[in-house]
Amino acid sequence: MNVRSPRRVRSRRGEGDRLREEILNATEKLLIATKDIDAVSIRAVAEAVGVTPPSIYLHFAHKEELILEVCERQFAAFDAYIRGAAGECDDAVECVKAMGRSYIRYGLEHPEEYRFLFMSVTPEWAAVRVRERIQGLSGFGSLVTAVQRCIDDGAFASGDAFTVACGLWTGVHGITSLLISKPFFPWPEQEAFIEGCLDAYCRGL
Amino acid sequence: MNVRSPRRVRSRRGEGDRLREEILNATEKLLIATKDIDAVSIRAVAEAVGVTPPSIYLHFAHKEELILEVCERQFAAFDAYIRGAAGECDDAVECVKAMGRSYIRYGLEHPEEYRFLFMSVTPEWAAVRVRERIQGLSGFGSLVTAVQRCIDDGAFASGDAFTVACGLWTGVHGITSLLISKPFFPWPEQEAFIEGCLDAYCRGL
DNA sequence: GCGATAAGTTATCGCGGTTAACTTAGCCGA
DNA sequence: TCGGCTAAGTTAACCGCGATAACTTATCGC
Repeated sequence: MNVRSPRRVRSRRGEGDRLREEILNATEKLLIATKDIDAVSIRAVAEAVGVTPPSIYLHFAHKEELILEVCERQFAAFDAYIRGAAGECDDAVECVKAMGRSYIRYGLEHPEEYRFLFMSVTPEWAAVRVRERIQGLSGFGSLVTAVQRCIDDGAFASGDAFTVACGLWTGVHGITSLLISKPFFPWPEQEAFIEGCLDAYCRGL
Repeated sequence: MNVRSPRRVRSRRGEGDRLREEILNATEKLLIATKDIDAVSIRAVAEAVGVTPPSIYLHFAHKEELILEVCERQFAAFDAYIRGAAGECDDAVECVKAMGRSYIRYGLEHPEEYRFLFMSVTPEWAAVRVRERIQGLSGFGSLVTAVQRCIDDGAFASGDAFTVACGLWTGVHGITSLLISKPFFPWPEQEAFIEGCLDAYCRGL
């Protein structure tokens, strides 16, 4: 019957960017709802917005650009989450551990988003933007600061705070990503395992 | 002109499995040659073997099954690589570090394969097979053994060797996978960074 | 009211995985 | 030796995907 899906009203002149926003929102919603990046097709997004597929290309060069932009929004959400957890501690080492804990928790609670942000290989053309996003994360900055405090307090051996922060990042990323990608592995009891790893990492530094 | 690609000779009766082997070999070759999992399409594999696409489905239920089987071969190669490095050390802690080092090196030298083995979310239907593969890795067994030796020697605090091994695994995986997925990040100088992380991990245990 | 142009749509391409239905070669028993 | 069963493929096609070229339509400024 070719029942036209309820077309949305066309934007006024000069308000073309409204569609852009709607596309981004719809894509984000779809990603979260389906929990499956493969379900997020240009056609599905267009359908959700109430527009035809080619219209997407008026606002995004290609699919990956659209996804990347959604991804950048997720970075912000992620960052806010981490920062929230990091604020409530006075001991520097505790602060580092708290950030690690919340990093892992975020990943486990938002596996699809985490997968997208940190587990997929970033294409060449997006490298600069993604690097800037990661470096711009106030969470990462806070981590470096917290590590520096640990070093100053003598809790960590002296060394470069940035390097140490990178090591901690890879550490929590390893836990998060393997728990996401291989959930069926006979992991030790999760909470204790995570605490044990965080303790060991911090003790060794 | 529809020049028939040089068709391979049809297998004799009862020798149907020869095609299966040829498909697996071609897929593996393609994966290694193109270094791009997306380039490995059913059609490309069929072309490489000299057969039509539907023939693939005589031997594999779907594409992922084919890929999984190639993946299982890669597990064996990976395992051999790790074991090779682990054999040549007497000190238990050095042995653990050596395994970590070679784990990371393998990943960095075979990023596409590593991505496939450890960075992609294993689908439900493959979970059992993949879990068995990982647990069956003699490399993992060797790691647990080495960790146990460290504990017995008093180099590591007492604890469950399997749990500790899991922690070490997530640690080296974190380094490997982030270096692969975010190569543009301003990482510290690689070799020193890796050594530093390995040292810290072992010191903390 | 009229033309320029922003904001879309229609129609179509080529590629991917996958399936149903057909063909062909070789072995086995009468 | 000949007929048929069946293993080992092929042909033709479907559907969904990302993407593009060419067309339409509504709105704004003059």
